[in-house]
Amino acid sequence: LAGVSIGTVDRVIHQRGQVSGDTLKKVMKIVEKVHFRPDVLASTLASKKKFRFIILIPDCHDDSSFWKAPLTGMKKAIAEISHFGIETIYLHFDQFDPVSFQHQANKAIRSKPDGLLFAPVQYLQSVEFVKSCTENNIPYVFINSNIEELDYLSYIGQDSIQSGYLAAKLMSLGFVAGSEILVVNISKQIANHRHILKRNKGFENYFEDHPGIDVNINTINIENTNQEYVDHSLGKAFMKFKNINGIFVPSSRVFKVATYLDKMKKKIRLIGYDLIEENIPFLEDGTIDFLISQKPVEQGYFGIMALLNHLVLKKDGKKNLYLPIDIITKENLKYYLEY
Amino acid sequence: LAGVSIGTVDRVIHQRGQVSGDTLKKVMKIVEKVHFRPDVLASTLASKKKFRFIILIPDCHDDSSFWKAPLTGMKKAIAEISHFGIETIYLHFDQFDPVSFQHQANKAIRSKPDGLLFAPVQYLQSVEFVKSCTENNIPYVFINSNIEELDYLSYIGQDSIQSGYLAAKLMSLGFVAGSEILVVNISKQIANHRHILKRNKGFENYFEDHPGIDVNINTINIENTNQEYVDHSLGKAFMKFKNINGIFVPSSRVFKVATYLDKMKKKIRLIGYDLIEENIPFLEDGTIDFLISQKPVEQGYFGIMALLNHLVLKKDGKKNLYLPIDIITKENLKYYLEY
DNA sequence: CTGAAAGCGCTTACAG
DNA sequence: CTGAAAGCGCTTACAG
Repeated sequence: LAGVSIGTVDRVIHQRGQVSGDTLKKVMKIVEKVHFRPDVLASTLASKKKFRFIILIPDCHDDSSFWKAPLTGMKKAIAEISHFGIETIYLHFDQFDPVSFQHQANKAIRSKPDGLLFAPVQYLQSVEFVKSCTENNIPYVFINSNIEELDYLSYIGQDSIQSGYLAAKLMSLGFVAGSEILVVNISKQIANHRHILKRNKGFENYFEDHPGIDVNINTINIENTNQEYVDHSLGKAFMKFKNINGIFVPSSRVFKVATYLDKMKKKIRLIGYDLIEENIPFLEDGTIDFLISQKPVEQGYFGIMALLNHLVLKKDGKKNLYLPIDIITKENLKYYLEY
Repeated sequence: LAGVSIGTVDRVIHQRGQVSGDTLKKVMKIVEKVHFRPDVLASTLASKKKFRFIILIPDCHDDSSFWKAPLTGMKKAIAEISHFGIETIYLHFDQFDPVSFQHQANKAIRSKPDGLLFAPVQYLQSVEFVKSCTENNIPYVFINSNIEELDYLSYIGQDSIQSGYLAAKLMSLGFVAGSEILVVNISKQIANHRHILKRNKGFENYFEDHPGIDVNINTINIENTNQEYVDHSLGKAFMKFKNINGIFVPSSRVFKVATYLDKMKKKIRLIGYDLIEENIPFLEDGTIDFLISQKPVEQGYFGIMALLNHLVLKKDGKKNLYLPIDIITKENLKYYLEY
């Protein structure tokens, strides 16, 4: 249409330069007019370019199996897009160990990936790492946790504050006046785990917004995650607060509290996070009443897709993808597991 | 590797015949050995074949806007796979009118589609229609409702019985003894809408399984969906049952009951189905406590993908895809809307 | 700055 | 029954 060769059209489409101003304008005009979009199939077939994605997330075998799920979602996505010729490298780190993180982060940079999928769970270390990504021109997608002030390509995860707010609503359903609630933070690094703090905040906000609900909230921090220590700490709390009608655990480690309650034969409303395998039996037997789910599989899936869209298909989606906050009970558990 | 031409390899890969037994075996052996899988990209690029999908679902502008959502999901899927050269034709029918359905169903057959995405909401008519699909060799995917005994390619939707069961659990949270519950079926064709009956069943099952909960369930059927008639019927019910503490509406028409309750300034626990626009303001203002969602967008999305996988990519997924039963409240509404 | 040519991994007539 | 050739819509050197 423009009276130029297909090679020239290719140069303007991909802004590879070496085109005279006149030709450039002429071609661009026609591209606009006929809404020309290059065929992705033909393009990736002809292009010899291979992409390398690096996935930098916590270990799947620490004291909670949470990180298995995002991995499942990533593998699903990678299988679907296998024909685009993408190489993926997984790098896992200990989420409580900055040294382990830095080691893997350096590896990531050295492999010169085209894109990075990254869970920035350690705040300070993540900020530092991301600097060298920017220096090396490596675009990165955040999943699970967000650091708003950085220049990430996309964030995929939950609104943590709102999830705590929801938990409070579920906690308060049919509650009797004068009830006491125990909030149990179980984490080695509570100050560094910002999303846990946000969940606490949301939980408290709810009761501030609903002063009519007559409850008393007591919070304890358990900084050692092993079961004996948790049992001991809970025992002390029950001595101190006599009238506990509900427990909120703002992390996937709710199964540790469930283990204690089961042992003590206490039936108290219990709400926690995440459909990890350790929590399932307690949801089934009624020890845990509600689990709030972060859609971890989708986090992984859409994380990979965000990289694909940016690097391969050249079309970006939403910058922040807030996933729905799923409520899981004994009664709807089954189909969340199968899906 | 087999010492034959690429044309011959193509013949055995796609079982197009015209290959001698010896060559066939030789090639198949090597295909196995090297795990040869034809490149989908190159394949669809070279193939001039275009696919035609027909989408046969109810109108989006009847007395509930439910069917907009699956349409959204379908369009999302179609946009993603646009490079595969697929033509889509939408045929809508009035879900309460068998004649309208048959008219569109005939059109569907006449357009000789390669695949059909279909919501079999009218039981008898659907069974009849599907027969001619089979005669014409048209594979079909069910969404939203299932007819188990037919030979569908895939079903994508919810376990209706279990969703009613879950609704009952939510209804009973913190309920006082001696409560009365009203179940309100609003449908012109309750007997033909099997999934509504299944939801009723599940709801009742829960209380049978939990005899400790002291409630009384009363069911009314409202066969005319206009608001005045609904108001009138509810008025009568409230005269008859004095102690109603909860209302369950096993369909998206829960907003009609909410409208009545608002008008009468009654605050009663209200549970219904589907995040349709008519229900949203009532969830926000607290008139509706819980909505059970069927993931309608996903129904449409995965419906299209099931056809793509079967016809284009030649790899089938699960036959029955039961979607999770989402619980939606005022507090987690926002991110279900955005997602 | 521009065009012609080869090639990506397939499919599809066509000739024998 | 089998192979050679053209072509799908691009990208990528290469020559000028």
